[in-house]
Amino acid sequence: MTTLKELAALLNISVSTVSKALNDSHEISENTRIRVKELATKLNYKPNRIAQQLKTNKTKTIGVILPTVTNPFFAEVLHGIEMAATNNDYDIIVCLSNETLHKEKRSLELLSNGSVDGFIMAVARESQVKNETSHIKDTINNKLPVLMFDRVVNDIDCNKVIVDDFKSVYEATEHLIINQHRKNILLVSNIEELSVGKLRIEGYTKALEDHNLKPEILKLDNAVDLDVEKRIYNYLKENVAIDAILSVDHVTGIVAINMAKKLGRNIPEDLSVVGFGYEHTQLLSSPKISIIHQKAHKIGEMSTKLLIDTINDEDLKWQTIVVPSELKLNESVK
Amino acid sequence: MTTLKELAALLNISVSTVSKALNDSHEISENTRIRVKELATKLNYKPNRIAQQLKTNKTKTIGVILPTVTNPFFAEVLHGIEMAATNNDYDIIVCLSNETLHKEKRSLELLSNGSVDGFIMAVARESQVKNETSHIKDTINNKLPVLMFDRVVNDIDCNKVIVDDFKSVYEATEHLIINQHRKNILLVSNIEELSVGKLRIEGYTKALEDHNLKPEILKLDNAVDLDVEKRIYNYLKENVAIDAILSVDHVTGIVAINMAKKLGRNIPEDLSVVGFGYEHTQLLSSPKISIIHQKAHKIGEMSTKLLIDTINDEDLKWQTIVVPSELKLNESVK
DNA sequence: TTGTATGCGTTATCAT
DNA sequence: ATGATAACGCATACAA
Repeated sequence: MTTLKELAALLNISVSTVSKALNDSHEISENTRIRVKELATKLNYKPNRIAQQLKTNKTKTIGVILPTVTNPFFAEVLHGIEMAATNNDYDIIVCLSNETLHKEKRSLELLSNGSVDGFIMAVARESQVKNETSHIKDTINNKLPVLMFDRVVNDIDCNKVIVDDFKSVYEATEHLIINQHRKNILLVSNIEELSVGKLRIEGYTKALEDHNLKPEILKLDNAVDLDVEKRIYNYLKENVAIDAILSVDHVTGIVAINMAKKLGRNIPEDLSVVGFGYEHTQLLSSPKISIIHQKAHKIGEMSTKLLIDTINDEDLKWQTIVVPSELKLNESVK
Repeated sequence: MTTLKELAALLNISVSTVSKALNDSHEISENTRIRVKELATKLNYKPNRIAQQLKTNKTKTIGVILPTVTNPFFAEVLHGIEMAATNNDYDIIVCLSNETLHKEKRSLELLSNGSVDGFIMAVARESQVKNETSHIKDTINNKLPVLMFDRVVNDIDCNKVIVDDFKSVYEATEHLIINQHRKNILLVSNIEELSVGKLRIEGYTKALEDHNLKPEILKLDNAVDLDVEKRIYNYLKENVAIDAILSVDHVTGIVAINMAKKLGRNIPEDLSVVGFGYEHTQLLSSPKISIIHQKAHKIGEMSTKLLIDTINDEDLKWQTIVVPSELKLNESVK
């Protein structure tokens, strides 16, 4: 890699002159500036980022710690983060906690050595279940700003970007009750240990209570694939009164549709199905599932912008941004 | 952040002594080593990574450039990359090209300033279609090793990790012909402009020719969601003789199953469906789609290991690793 | 207008 | 066993 020193030697001028010329300092003559720039272009000079980082004590890099990236929600959030980061001349270092506490902790500690200017993270399942979050507090005390999205820790004071989990599910449930006249709405969940899962279940429960209906919940507690199918199938088979299904994750809704069809139910006439979903979810189901569409991309973008603002303005007050979800109905439902 | 200098000042010894003590140099007395380490632990000292990078001229960081991460294949590859990188004490900086040439080029150039020790990439759709790859060659000439996976550029000499696209589709097609006695096999594709799409189509075509059957291909050229459904539906409706569908991407196979069911076809009795798929693909279809399972996670892992080997051994010869796929049949198919 | 000197935090070489 | 010094590549305050 070409360095300032090399350029200086070739041009028989000092390193600082070269540096200033390249940075368009007004104290450099037109003539030398041009000479320097020409040679720089010719030799494809690029300022060494590491040296700049050491000098300025800014990395222009964000640490992104995700529980997983095979879940389409997090993949889409990552997409949003990457776009916003790029637009603001930031890089992202991505770590995956695989939902484990120790990996999350390790990533946070490893990058807290000057590698990044701040973190965007969604808390790992294990950390949330064990309510073990001291590593996150340590990071913040270490003067590294942390922004949490989606899965957040309530008693940590920091920037947050969350989804209106309670509200969106409450409203979707009300929609089923009021507009579609459903009375036996089953909630299916395989994320009931997560903060978001709890909130969604609460939204559903509250809506049913408000309309004097009885909650009915099938908890799959993170079961594996085939089990999911079987358990939903059996449940539907034995509970024929069910006229609507509300899935609080992004996969059991589609499975429910497939199982209901297998049992000969007519969708959406006899049975309404609502799930959480993302960009391509609806393409994969037939008939189309209605989805609560989380603006995952937007969550990523807003998280990034907010974190960068915080990095650049130390005494900016923490805030919590709620990104509203959108209920996208199956077209054939009126 | 605590620095060596601060530790030295507090202990009234020199910076170099502190450095040596922390690095377990044998020329430091037991006594001071312990004192130094105790204080370091107490103050939570961590060597500044940026300074180390500047000193050693190694970043221990890999640049990962992906076309997208919402495609589950790339998400799973990323997962594999991240795991292998972590196991080897490497970080990854992730950039998404969004399938565009200019973003891919920009990412490559931006990170070629000392930010990373090498690259792992899958070529963007646009770059591949326009066959514009000089930016990649430039990077390699710049002494930064590049490893390409999945979508590769043939006339660039570098490490490659690829899937046996031709072979896996050839064999899947033969399976349909020989074991399932299918004669009218439709190939559905929405990735025919990609190198992998071309290879898969060739594998299919060759298999049909070898068995004296007529190829029948539905090219969707990257159509949008609703269009995909409609076109597959119409095609199946008008071509009742079709007794097998081979999808060369990870989504049209599931759509085909749904459309075929809508048309009253019996799967797998009257119609076999094979697609490409990943971890959760089969859960989303009913009846289960048969899939050509690409070992995406393994591709990511092997790519990372190979790149790190190359980084650490300059004159290691380039190699091309083929990661075989596995045909996972629908259980009900014998 | 150009050049010299210093420092970012670390490690390595060479004194003491 | 410990310390002084230089160097990585860059930016900048200060001389000239």
